[in-house]
Amino acid sequence: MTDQTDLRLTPQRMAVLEVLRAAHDHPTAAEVYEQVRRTSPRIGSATVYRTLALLVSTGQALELSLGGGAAARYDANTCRHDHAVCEGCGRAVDLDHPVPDGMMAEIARRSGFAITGYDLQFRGICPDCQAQGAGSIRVGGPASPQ
Amino acid sequence: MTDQTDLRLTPQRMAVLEVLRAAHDHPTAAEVYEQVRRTSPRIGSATVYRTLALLVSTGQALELSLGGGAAARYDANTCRHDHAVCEGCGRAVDLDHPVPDGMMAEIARRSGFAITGYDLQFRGICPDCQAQGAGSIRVGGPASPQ
DNA sequence: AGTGATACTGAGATTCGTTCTCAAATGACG
DNA sequence: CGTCATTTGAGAACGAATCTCAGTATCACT
Ligand SMILES: [Zn+2]
Ligand SMILES: [Zn+2]
Ligand SMILES: [Zn+2]
Ligand SMILES: [Zn+2]
Repeated sequence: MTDQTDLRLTPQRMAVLEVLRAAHDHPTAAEVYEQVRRTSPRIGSATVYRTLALLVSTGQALELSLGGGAAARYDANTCRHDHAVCEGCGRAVDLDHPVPDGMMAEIARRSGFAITGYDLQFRGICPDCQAQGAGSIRVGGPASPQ
Repeated sequence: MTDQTDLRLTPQRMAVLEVLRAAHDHPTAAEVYEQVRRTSPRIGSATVYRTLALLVSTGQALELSLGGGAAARYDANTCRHDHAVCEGCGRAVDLDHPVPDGMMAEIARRSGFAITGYDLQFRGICPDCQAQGAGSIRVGGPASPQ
C-alpha cells in the first residue's frame, strides 16, 4: 500500500494520468489500459490498475461504481459531481447539480452515521438511445454486466 | 431471459424468496445461498443467482451496488429507499428520506435523459464503528472488494 | 562510478463473483 | 401414462481485479 514515503512520478504513471485527463467519458480500467498501450505498448495491466488505485487514493481521480455488475469507471474530474447513466448504451454523463443542502446533516442525525460523502446516479435513457431504439432498448448492448 | 410465459413457483424459488424476506441486512447472493442451503441443502448456487435475478426483474427485490468492488446486495424491501453504507464494517442501513421532488425533472430537462430512477447511497461510519475504532478505521476489514 | 536500499514494473498466475452449458429432473395437461 | 416446456444442479467458463515475484529503475551516499 505504498506508505507515505517516496512515490515516484514514473513515465507509466504519467501516461495513465494523461490518458485519464484526456478522456471525458469515464473509461473503465480496461479502456484506460487499451488507450495507454498505444503510447506505451510495454505497460502491463497491473501497472494501470495500480496506478488508477493510486490516483484515487491520492485524490487525483474518482472511482465510480455505476451500478449493475459493470466494471468500475474512472474520472479525472475530481470536483464533486453526479452522473446520469444510460441504461441503453451504458454511457455516463456528468451532472452539475446543486445538492440539497442540509440533507446530509439530516441523514446523519437520523442514522447516527458520521457521513463522509455520498454517491448519486440517475438511471435513464440518453437522447441518442431515445432517438434510435424508441421501442427496443439495448440494441447494441454494451452496458451489460460482466 | 424467461419470457412472460410460464414462470413456476418452485420450492427453490420459494426458499430463496423466504430467506430474502427474512433477512433485513441486505445480504449478498453468496450469503443468501449460504442461508438457503440450511433448509434446502441440495440447491445449487446457479439457482440462487438465477432466482435473485428473476426476483429483481419482476420487481420483487432490489439489487444494490453499494460501491467499490463489493458484491451486489439484495433487498426484499422494494419500496424506494436509500442506504447509508459503513466504510468500516460494510453494513448498509435503510434510509427513509423525502427525495427532493422536482430534482429528477430538473435533471431530465438539463441532460435530455428520460430518467427512470436513481440510486443514492451515503458513505460514512456507523455508530458501532465510531465507538470502537475511533482512530483506526477498517480494523476487522470486511467490506473489502472481491 | 560503486554500492546498497527502496520503489516500481510487467508477465503470468490466482482469486472470486457471476454466468453459462447441458443432461437430468420436474411439473402441467391432455 | 406421454409429451413438452420449464427448471434444476454440477461443473466449466468467464472476466475484473489482485497478487507474486524476479527483474529494473531510481535514489542516497560515498
Ligand atoms: Zn444511450
Ligand atoms: Zn464524471
Ligand atoms: Zn460500521
Ligand atoms: Zn434497503
